[in-house]
Amino acid sequence: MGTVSRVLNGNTRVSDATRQRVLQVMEMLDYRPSRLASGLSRGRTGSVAVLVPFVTRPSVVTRLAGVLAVLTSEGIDSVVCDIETADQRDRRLEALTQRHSADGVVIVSLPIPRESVQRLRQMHIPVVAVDADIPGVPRVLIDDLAGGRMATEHLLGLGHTRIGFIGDEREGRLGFVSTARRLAGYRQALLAAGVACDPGLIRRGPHGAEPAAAMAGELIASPWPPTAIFAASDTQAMGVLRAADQAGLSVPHDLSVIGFDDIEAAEMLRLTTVRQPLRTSGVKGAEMICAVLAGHPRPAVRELLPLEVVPRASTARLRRQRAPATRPALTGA
Amino acid sequence: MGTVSRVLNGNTRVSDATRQRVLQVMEMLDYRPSRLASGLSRGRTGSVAVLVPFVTRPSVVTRLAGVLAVLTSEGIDSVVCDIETADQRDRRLEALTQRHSADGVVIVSLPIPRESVQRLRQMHIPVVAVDADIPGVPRVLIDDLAGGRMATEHLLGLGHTRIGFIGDEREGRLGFVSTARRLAGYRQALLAAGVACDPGLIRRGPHGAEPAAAMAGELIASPWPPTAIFAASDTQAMGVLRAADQAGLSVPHDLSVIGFDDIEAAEMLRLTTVRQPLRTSGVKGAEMICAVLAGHPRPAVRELLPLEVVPRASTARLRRQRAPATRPALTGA
DNA sequence: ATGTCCGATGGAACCGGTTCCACGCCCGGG
DNA sequence: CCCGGGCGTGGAACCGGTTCCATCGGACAT
Repeated sequence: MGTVSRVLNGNTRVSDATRQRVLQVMEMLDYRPSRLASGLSRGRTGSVAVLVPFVTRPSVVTRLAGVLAVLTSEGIDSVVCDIETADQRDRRLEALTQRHSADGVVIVSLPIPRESVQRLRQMHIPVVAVDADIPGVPRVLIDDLAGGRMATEHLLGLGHTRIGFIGDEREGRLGFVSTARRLAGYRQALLAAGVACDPGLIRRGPHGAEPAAAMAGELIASPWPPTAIFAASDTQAMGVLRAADQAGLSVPHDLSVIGFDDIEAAEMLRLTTVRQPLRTSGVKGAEMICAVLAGHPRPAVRELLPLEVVPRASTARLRRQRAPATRPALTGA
Repeated sequence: MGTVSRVLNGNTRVSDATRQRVLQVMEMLDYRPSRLASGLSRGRTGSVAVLVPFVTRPSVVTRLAGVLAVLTSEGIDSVVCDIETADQRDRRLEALTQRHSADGVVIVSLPIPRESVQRLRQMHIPVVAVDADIPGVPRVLIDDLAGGRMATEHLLGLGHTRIGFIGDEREGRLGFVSTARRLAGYRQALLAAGVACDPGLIRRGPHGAEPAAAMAGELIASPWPPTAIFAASDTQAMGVLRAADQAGLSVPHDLSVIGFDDIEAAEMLRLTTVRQPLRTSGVKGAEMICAVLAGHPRPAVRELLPLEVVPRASTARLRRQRAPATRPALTGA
């Protein structure tokens, strides 16, 4: 009945006596309203879908935590979808076009086909993106290009010129582009410093510490190895640290390593890194979707979050410049 | 209309011609069924709530990933709730008693008050637990006591007798008990080996690598320091490694360290640890809830997952046994 | 040829709130 | 004293599928 509904929702237009009576009866019957019924008549589900790739990655889960915190505090259910393949992604996006699937969608670190965005827009399902540059969608991200530059400039500033780069492979299954942009920043910085860019110092492969360690091992073992390595993520930087250790190189004495993201483990490992506000990105994204759901028809803003080099113990000034020739000699011994 | 519903759901009792016609019309109208309406009349939401504490912890998120994978493949939405305080937990559990909130609940690594379980049972909402020993609830967990013993025995087997213990504080905000049980296992193993248990070697504090590092630093700096440390989680073991490094101790030469869980980073750090099947635990929990939802009224099984010591490079045989007296002498020098 | 049975189909009640609308009551102004 | 207005309340339509039930038609057996 109408009055009960009024009691349940706002306190609009109900006499205090009636309210008390209704509440008392609800208490007696141990009555609990049905979210489905409420949602159906109201046309909203009270939930938001959160699409994240590889949920176990520290950077992703930190963003996710930020999203969850905000949505929870707003009383919105978070339907988390872990995406590991393009197929899964498309299937999930398709499912979201079903009516009353979710009131909104938060996309985290995931490139989305343009037509999928169109579909969602047609269904009037608001979308925001975190760490994904999706045109026409409110989004919060970082300037990967600048980040790549900053990391490289940090190493250049320490006197390094043979700087290796380790990042994700060009064609990840999901088409991430941040590695490419950080690499571009790396190239820009080298160019600006007048340092030649040796393609042999660039390695790209599957994400993860293990593959990164393998690639770093190759660089280290090469005839003219780098004195510093820029890893496109902290996870990969961890692999580089491991490779250095295994090769008997001391960090930062023999090799400087800089990562990207500033995940929790970075601090523990004393890893110099380019910090990006991971949790904040999730918080902002969630706040955006909440704003849209609350009826503020926000324009498709594109907010850039600040980056910052956090110097720790994994980078140091290049030791006494040696002639490149000495190194092969040592290796040959 | 009835026929449309039949086409949407099972292929029961619809002539092929009609089905085609219906499908064609649906196509034309770009019709998408409403999950809410379907759910309402059917009495199910098609979603399961997943309660996880501190979602950013590697062990937790790995379990969560297992849960998500199964639920997704079953076409069930996962409503993830990050729980950080007892208050949040209770609020969330209360919300779940609302009708049509979720078809089931998966509790991960979270102790739950008995009465909350009762409430959910009353509402006929099935519950399963992962890494939480909740009486009367189907659950999958490990034998923390045995795990503590195994870790300690590994160190004892390497000749260590002064073995430190570092774990979570007694009264975490959420009342975890695994540290206590692992500590009990540690004591059992020492007792069985006839090694005296020095309370001064036991430190408990807030979870996290940082506090663990601080505690380990204390142990290391003590007059009669341990030669090995058992950390109740890999995260804490990372802190121990850091403390050792900072104290100039080489692992495992000067100090052996064993962790617990075998999170991803453990392998990279070459950390010896007690492996528990994290992802599998999530998978099993999700499978359990699916079985119950599918109508198999499972008894409250209590499945124990296997544990295994994974020897890596952070533990080694105790160096030449020195008389305990020598150490204070050295320190005094 | 006719009765019977089964499978396909349309209709209607129902899931459980929300919201609009109309009605009745009370109060104040004319 | 009567009338208008506004607030509080009950009623009913509605959100959009699901499911049960009755009906209808065709095939098969007698």
